[in-house]
Formats: sequence, structure tokens, C-alpha cells
Amino acid sequence: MKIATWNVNSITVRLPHVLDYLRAASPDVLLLQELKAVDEAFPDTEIGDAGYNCAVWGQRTYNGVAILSKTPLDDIQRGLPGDEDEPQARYIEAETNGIRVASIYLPNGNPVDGPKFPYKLSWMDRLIDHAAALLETDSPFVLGGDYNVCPADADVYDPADFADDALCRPESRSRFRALVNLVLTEAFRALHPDETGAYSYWGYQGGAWRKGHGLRIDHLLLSPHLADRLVECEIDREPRAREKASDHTPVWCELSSGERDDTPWQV
DNA sequence: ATGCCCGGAACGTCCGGA
Repeated sequence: MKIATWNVNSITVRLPHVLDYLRAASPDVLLLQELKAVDEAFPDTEIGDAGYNCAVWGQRTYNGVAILSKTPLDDIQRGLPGDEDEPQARYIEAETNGIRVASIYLPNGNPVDGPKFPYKLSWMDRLIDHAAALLETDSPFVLGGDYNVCPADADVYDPADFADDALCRPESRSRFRALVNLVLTEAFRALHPDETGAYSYWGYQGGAWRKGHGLRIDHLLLSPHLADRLVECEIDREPRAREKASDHTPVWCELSSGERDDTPWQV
């Protein structure tokens, strides 16, 4: 089972790229962020024709998250539990193919001296609470998306320059660690502990993509059941190299079927 | 010190239909 996440920075502009990606990579589940479109403008017909069901929480201008899946999507939840008055469309969760999946667009938090930074941190606190509740259910789940957190200096092209950025600040990193320490598995780093320069985002300004000035801020966090099934996790740079690219590129992981090897142990 | 780049909204302009 292949699960991917991609911040598309406008589903309207990026639809051709998304359809190409669905055809080329054929993920079972694709988590999307930054739709920048209301529900009614979401291209569910085109995506349906490509063989995918859609769960969407859109918003005008900003934010917007969706889950695409080859299998039906059930029990769709929009927003974090207890966050019913939250107007920002940053979280959607559903059941598909026997697992729970969430598409997350975590607040950026910049500038750190304004109200956006405490909003980010409290949003992370609520996500941690919800992840703890999901772990209590003992059911397999994936929390994937644009976390807007570089977990470590190895995930930033210029750590010194980003030391005081909301994506790298210790308050953001400590909450990301607290989430992982619940215990979840951050799929890419689990399989590539020493890899540097493995970014998922390169800004539009100053030729960042050409210069390799990137950040790794898009993550797939797996529950213990699914961590046991993790066989591969990669960042697909091809979509970022295209004309009219999103500033993010897809991150995907492959989970084995989950069938246990019951071969008897032999001396 | 500031913009760099991009997308959407708002707006302005153009176009089609009445």
C-alpha cells in the first residue's frame, strides 16, 4: 500500500500535475494540502475519472486539505476533535483500506513575534492530544502532510539562517518530537537516518530549487502497526522540476500487506 | 533596507448576449 502527501499550492493551478502524478506514481492514498479552493471548486470529477475517491475540506483563498483514495473513504472528520469553531481548513481524517489517514496542513507560524507563532504551537498541542487519542484506539493510522517543521538541522539547507524561523524554532521542534515520542514513526528519517539534502520544499524566490536551497517539512507519521509494515519511503523530486510547479514535492511510503510471517523460528 | 516568486481576490478590461 502506497501513501503519499503533497502540498500542491492551489489545486486549480496544479490539477494537471496531480493527475499526472496519480497516473505515474499510482498511490493508493494521496494527501493534499493548500487547495486554496472551496469544496464546490474541487475537481472531484476529474480526480474521480482517474480512479480516486475524494474527501475534501476546502476554504476560500487559504489552506484547504483533501484525501484521495482508490478505496472508499468513510467516517470523514473535518478539523481536529474539539476544534469545531476552527475556521482554518487544516485537518481532514478518514477511514480507507482498513486504516485511518489524516491530511495535515500545520500552521507556518511566522513571524515568531506575532500571534501566528502561538497559534502554531497550540495547534501542535491539539494535534499531539489527538494523536494520543488515536493511539488509545489501537487502530493503524497515518498522519501525513505539511507539518511546517524541520525536525533537525539536517533538514535545512542553511540551519544558521533558519535558527529563528518558526519552522526550526525549538518550540516547534520539541512539539514535533513530543508527537513522535507518543510513539509514532517518521517514515523518511526512519529509513534514511543519515541522509542530508533530502528536502520536500524549495521556495519560489531566488532560484532556491536550482541552488538546492530546500527544507524537509512534509512528513508521514505512522502508528506502531504501520511502522512494522514500512518498507520504503522516498521524496519524488520530479514534480518540483516541472513548469508551474508547486513549491513542495510529494513524499511517499510503501507499506507491506501486513500479513505476518508465521514461519517457525529454527535454531 | 527591500525585493526577489507565486496564487487568489479585487479590480479593470474585454467579450458575448440581450
